[in-house]
Amino acid sequence: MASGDGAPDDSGCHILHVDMDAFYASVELRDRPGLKGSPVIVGGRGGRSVVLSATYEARAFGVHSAMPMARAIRLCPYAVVIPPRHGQYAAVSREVMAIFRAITPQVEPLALDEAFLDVSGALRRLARRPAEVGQLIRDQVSELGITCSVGVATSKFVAKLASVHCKPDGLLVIPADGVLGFLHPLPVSALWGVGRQTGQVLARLGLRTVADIAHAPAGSLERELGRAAAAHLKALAAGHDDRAVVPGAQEKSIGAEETFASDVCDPDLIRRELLRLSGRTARGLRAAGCSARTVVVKLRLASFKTITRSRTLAEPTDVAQQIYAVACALYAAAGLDARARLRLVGVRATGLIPASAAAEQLAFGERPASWREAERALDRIAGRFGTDAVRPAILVNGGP
DNA sequence: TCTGGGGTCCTGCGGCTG
DNA sequence: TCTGCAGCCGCAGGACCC
Repeated sequence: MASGDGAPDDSGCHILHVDMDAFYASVELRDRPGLKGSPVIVGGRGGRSVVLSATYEARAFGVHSAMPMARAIRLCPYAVVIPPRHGQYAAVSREVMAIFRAITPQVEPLALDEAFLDVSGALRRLARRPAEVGQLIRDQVSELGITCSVGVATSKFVAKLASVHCKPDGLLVIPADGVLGFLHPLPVSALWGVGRQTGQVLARLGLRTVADIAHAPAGSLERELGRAAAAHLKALAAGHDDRAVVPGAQEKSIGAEETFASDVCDPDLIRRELLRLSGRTARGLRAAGCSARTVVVKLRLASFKTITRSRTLAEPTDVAQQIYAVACALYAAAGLDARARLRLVGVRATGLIPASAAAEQLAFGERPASWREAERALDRIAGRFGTDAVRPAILVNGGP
């Protein structure tokens, strides 16, 4: 392995993982240069909000993303807290993705701030080596006023670990013959699919490093983790990952959820929230050109116990009124105690099919054309005047 | 320590069907 | 007609990722 400064053997390393450094915070700093060098945290200020992103100055105090904001402020009381501007991050993300796509069409975005690139075609066209393409991307991204880290390897999994390893503002090539040397000393938590729970199981088995997993008997892993997870970890620990970069992968579900500022037990309030979330979900479906066959309602109790209930429809839909009706039925069927306090409700649509295919299916049945046309008209108004410009009457006088 | 919001994937169970 | 079985699908829950 080698840094971009040397001359690493990057032959065959056609996969790049590009990851923006502290993306949301970097965008904020770019737009407010006076804050450069200060600890900055992006996130809500509400009692239940969490850290979305933090500058490296804030991270030095132990702050990290997904940490409860109250705790982050205790750790770093002088941090500047900035409420998130998701629209701005999405706009910068589009610029970044455009840079990637100008290099290669083989771009698989993972989130707003990271993507896999397969540059095998671009190497021939640009007559450059993989590490040089990685550096070219870093140079072009830096012109947007933010930095990124690039991992260069023969597989997605190793490229991603490499980009994490060289953060911030770095480039790391893992040559084909250096994969095991790079992977094996890493802790098991570096592997995809190893979180807190799996990490505890592995620790119980005495497995702490990737090398331990590579040498562990498959049988004991299978007994503890199940066949699929065991095979997955064994393959990764051996450096095997043959997944291709898939541009424009279709999403499998679309949904919305909301945590209440304080726990709620009033069923009317919960149904109002279900209506709002059904509307957001249906708008998401229409924006993606999809209809959904299954509606899932998620209810999280004050105790943090989470209940989900789902129902598959006779015909796919992208209509909020239909989703809302099912969501209410599922909420009622969950049979919660009248005193049960909820901290979160969510609505999700799965079993997605293209809206055009759904329209063909609906042609044989009764078509809820009036609601669909009405909601499409609302989409057009929202597109011009914002999503708050028009909403159901029940939601007009203050929400839950 | 007191846990957001958007997702994906896997497992286990039960019902249905051939 | 009944039984056993396999395969599929729907459903619920959990773990994980960014």
